[in-house]
Amino acid sequence: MGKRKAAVPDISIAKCGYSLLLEIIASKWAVLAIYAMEGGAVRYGEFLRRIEGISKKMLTQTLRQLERDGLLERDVHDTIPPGVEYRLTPLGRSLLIPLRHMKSWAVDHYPLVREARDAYDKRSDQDAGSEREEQHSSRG
Amino acid sequence: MGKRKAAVPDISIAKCGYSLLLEIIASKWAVLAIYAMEGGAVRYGEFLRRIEGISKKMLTQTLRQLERDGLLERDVHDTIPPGVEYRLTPLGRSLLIPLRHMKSWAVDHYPLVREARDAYDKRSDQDAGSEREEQHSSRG
DNA sequence: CTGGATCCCTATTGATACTG
DNA sequence: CAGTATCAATAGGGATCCAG
Repeated sequence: MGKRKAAVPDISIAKCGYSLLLEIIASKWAVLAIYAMEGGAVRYGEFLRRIEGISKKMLTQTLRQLERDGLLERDVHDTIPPGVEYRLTPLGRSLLIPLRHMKSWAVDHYPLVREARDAYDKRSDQDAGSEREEQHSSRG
Repeated sequence: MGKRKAAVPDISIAKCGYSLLLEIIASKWAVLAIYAMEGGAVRYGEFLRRIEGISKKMLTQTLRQLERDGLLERDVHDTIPPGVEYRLTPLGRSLLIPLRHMKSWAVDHYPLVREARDAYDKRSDQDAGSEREEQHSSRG
């Protein structure tokens, strides 16, 4: 086993587990769509109403991708008017578990992130302003 | 508390924990950059070499955002040539934990996803081909 | 009601060149 | 080596119309 360059374990992280992950839930819509199905089957129009800001195009595209990846299944009811239900497959459900950890992290640490942002922005403000003046921002 | 429509717990999932999360690690580069720093401090050029496909522009932008969110800190060494090291803050490190769960999920389930994709694509192939012929694909 | 197809615009991103 | 500025290409995403 050639072990000459032991300093850097991986010279390229393009093919790591995270890349696989990102290949699956690349878009934010995918995550939100999965979240929408957490409680059970969801209909097309329901997605549209619950996921604020999503367009039909993006919704269809997202659902198709998730279906292709085996994360959800489509139930088509041949009624009039037609009804289509989307539900998570066992594979899709299994993704919910790590996803919930991420969500918990976000909820728990978001205040810290906001603080950091605030501090960073204030600092940048000072840096920019220090060139011509000292400070004049009174908005806390 | 108006509890008239109890059927749908949340009519809009645009402001949920996942949205907060996506606000922080929206881009795939952010995840890969964090991963790159898992083992310790990383220098600018090192990111460029290890994260295949990233451009200087995207790298800078990503690092800036992560710094702003308090996930990493910049160490500037005033030497010649200048050296800048990036390392995860405790906050950034705390994100590694749920992130590893996601990575594990991806690694564990990727084969299933590939199977699903394969099956889906084959199915689509048949659907498209069945219009003019039955089947002629001998490539397994 | 579901969702495919089209047009179109804007934001994201990559390549290059330049500075400290 | 680290980072910025500019420009051009691309595709992500929205609005609309149409069909099953």
